[in-house]
Amino acid sequence: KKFHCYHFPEWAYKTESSPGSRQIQLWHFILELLQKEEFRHVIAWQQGEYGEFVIKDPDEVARLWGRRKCKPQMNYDKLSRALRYLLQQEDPAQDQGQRFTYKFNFNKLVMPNYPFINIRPNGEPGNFGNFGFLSLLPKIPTFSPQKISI
DNA sequence: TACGGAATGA
DNA sequence: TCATTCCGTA
Repeated sequence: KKFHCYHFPEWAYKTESSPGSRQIQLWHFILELLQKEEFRHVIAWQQGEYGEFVIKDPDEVARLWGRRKCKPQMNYDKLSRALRYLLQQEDPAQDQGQRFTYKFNFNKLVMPNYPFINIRPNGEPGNFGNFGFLSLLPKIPTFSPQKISI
């Protein structure tokens, strides 16, 4: 059985603030999915709260994440553990919301990686409240799937 | 099923 | 550091 996954070159996600890992980071991957219409049935922004999104198809998100990281054994149990670490990291006191609903402050995540993007507080028109920064993020290159035996 | 500690990896 | 893996607990 072949496991199809994507391999990305190191430079694709090279950032200043992550000296150890040069791999794609989970928050970036989540953002990528959220930006694309085709994944609207898998993961989508929640109306209202800033930075809040729902995972509608946990298994599919895990599958896509595993494919991207070349981790055939990835599942939602492991993915959600990583998400919980992210939530703790930015707001330890955050209420665990509804099932499959997460709220990230993407400003805080984007800022250290892309300091050239001007950031203002939430709620003001024409700023991050509308996720205008998404168009400023580096475009993620696409590659042909790499076939890996398992 | 979801949470989170602990060990380990790259 | 940021996940990944495993697993005990509720």
